[in-house]
Amino acid sequence: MPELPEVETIANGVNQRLSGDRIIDAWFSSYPQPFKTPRARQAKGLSGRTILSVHRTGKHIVCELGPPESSNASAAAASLKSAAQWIVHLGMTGRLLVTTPDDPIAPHTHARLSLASGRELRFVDPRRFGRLEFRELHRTPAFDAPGSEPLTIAENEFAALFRGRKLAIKAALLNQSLLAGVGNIYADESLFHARIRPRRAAGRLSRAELERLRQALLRVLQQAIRLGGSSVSDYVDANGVRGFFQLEHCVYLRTGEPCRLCGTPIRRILLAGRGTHFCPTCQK
DNA sequence: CATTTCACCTGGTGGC
DNA sequence: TGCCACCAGGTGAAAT
Repeated sequence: MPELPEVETIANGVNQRLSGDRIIDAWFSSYPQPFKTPRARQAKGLSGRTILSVHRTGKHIVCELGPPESSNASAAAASLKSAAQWIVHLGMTGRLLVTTPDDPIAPHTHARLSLASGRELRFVDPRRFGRLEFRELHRTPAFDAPGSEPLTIAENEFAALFRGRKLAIKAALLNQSLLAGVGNIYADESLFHARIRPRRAAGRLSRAELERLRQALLRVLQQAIRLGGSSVSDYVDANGVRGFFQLEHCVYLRTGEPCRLCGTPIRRILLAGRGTHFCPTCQK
């Protein structure tokens, strides 16, 4: 489900609705997969903290949390307590939803945070590829995604990412330690708009092609954010609202359908283990 | 080190 | 209606 535009939409929605609210209690499912931090430590760490703000880094949602406020803590213990972060990665099918306590519990709900306002923040993830992590900032450094942000990267820095690399440009776009946040949809769509074939070796693209790609990626991501992301099957934001960028897709999941520019049927190949869609006429 | 492949999961779809 | 193969927004460990 979630690449940069979807994650940005969800993070913004949660930020607007939950900033200033306080976590009273946390419940986690018994499946171990989603928990990068053991769930007992996560539940204990989250309780009593105020949600200061929520933002996106790469494909991660980062909740900035204040120090815990508990009624029976001594002044000395409180002074040692520090700010913290709750980091949510949605994997393929993860959702973060703001609900009321009496909303029905969706199947595959793995986390429920009850809030001082009476609402709940829920994490739902059927395939369990998502990950939840808790960091106390006096013990662990603040979260930082390894790759560059595609929305702000400069021309020179972008070109340098791919220099000397033999792998396919599509595979390079998906590598999160190069660019953070690009996934299968926006890799295919940006390569189409840049008129570059996904199998081309990343290090063999000309300077002009790389700049076309950077600008295409930027425009595609910005427009997708404006439209609330792509809802391919069941993606919804924190308010349960679908995105509309799937209506703008030119190649992704359009195998056999005519290219919007030239009418040639869109082709699908397997690259880096992912379905890869392109126009054999428009992309060179 | 760079690159490729595969395992991790459930659910939806379409063919027979 | 059922069964089966295949496909799906991602990543990180293991193999090459």
